[in-house]
Amino acid sequence: MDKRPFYLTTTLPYVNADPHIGFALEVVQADIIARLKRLEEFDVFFNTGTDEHGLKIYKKAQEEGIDVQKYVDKYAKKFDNLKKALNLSYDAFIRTTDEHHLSATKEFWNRCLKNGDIYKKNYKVKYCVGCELEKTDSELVNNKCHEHPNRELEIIEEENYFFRFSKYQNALLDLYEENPDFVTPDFRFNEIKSFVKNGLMDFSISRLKKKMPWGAPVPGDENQVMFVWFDALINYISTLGWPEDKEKFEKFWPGIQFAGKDNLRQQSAMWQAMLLSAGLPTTKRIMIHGFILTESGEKISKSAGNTGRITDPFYYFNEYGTDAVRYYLIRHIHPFEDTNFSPEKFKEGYNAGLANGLGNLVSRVVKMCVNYDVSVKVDELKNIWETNSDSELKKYKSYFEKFEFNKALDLIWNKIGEMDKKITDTQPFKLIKTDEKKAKEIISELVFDLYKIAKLLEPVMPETAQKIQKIIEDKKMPEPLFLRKE
RNA sequence: CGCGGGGUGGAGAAGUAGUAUCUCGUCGGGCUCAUAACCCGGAGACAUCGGUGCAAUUCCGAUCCCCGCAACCA
Repeated sequence: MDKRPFYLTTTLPYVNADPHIGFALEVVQADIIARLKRLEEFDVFFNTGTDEHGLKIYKKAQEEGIDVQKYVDKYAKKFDNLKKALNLSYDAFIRTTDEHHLSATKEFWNRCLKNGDIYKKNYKVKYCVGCELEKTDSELVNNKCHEHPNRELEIIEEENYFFRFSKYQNALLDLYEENPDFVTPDFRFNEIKSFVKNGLMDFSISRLKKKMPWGAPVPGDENQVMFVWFDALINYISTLGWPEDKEKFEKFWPGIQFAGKDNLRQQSAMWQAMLLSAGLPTTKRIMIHGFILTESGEKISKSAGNTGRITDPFYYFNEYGTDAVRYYLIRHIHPFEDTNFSPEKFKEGYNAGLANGLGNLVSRVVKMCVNYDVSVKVDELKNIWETNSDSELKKYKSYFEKFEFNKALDLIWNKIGEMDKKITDTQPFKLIKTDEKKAKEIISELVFDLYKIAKLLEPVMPETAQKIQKIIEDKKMPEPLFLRKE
């Protein structure tokens, strides 16, 4: 029997800054689902990559005085480095500057055009002479540039292509109606529903090439390039070989998309309308995560000046290791809500859950097992992922289905707590002197449960899961898994 | 009256019309298999003010405060 296909993708981070912890959250969430589905014998395709077009990148490269292509190459590498640091299992790392992606955007554009959804219109740009920059309404204070409040804004008109978003209002509402799980969590789904209900405005999907050459070419118009939105969203299908590779595309699309709350509109409304326009199936499901904020609840951003080491996933990787970062992101960062974060909180969570919790439990159980030479029977657990009878596993998986990562891990950590308590209550280390048989029985049960924990942790902390299994199979006292940090 | 989300012990999360739960931290005790780890126990909370109810943290209203979004910030 052919394996059932399963496709999932993250958003593509924009390469105008180094990778930060917020994207690490998204990609780790997706990675855990990808690994889980592989264990469940799905044929998984997991996509991530980088978004490399647009004015910001163009300007940034100019500022640094380097060729734009070299600039994006450098950043793409930085993001791809997360693969090792976070032990990511993605199958594709797409870059929106890839040849194939560019040809896919062309086909996509043409389909929307054919369908009558792309038209030319005058676009009024508010331009601040002080900044020498175009300004959007949300950047303005009292209709003035906040950095140059004494200057009037100039209105510049240029001709751009627009996408007939407004046409898709009812189709989108129907889509939401027919797919009650379309967006997780519910409150985000409600947000987008009411946004669409309130009416949609067509949006601009191109820019004048002479002002901003760094974009995907618009087919049939030398003077325009695609606005980065339009081009970037198409990656979710171009990565599957669309439009040429029909077989692969039809096998995997539609899939599940992970995105941050700032992307709700783009992913669950704009992109869906684009797909409808191009005559393609809409996304299956969208998971919207919250933001990681600073300890005092501020947004992490360059302009706020609070990026740097504390938001750098590589810093935590170097200090604590891959699985510790995965653990913290998944257990202590809320899957849907914003969460305050700091290096101190990370350390606390690490010490409590990994050093004192899991790591210490492994040491105490294995020590008894080795010292008293207890026989180990764990064979029945080896194929646990292929069975469907284990109620604990079922519950665990059901949390992941709902993207409630934190609750899934709470389940495991409750089990760890119960095992610690069982050791204290039954005292096998004492019992061994008076009733060896009974003591060994208890220890054998503990080893069994520990091995089960290791199996359950496979999608979440793959390295640690393997290590624990090997320790038990080899019956050798290990080095501590997670040393306590002071 | 632009739309929406929310305020639960020091921190983070659950939850319900009827003893308010869990995790971390903290304090006291215990244990020694273990990474000063682990176990037990204590202290500590439902933003404010009204209303309905036998009973409100939960339902309703008002107030205060936080936070998103407000259209092309990728």
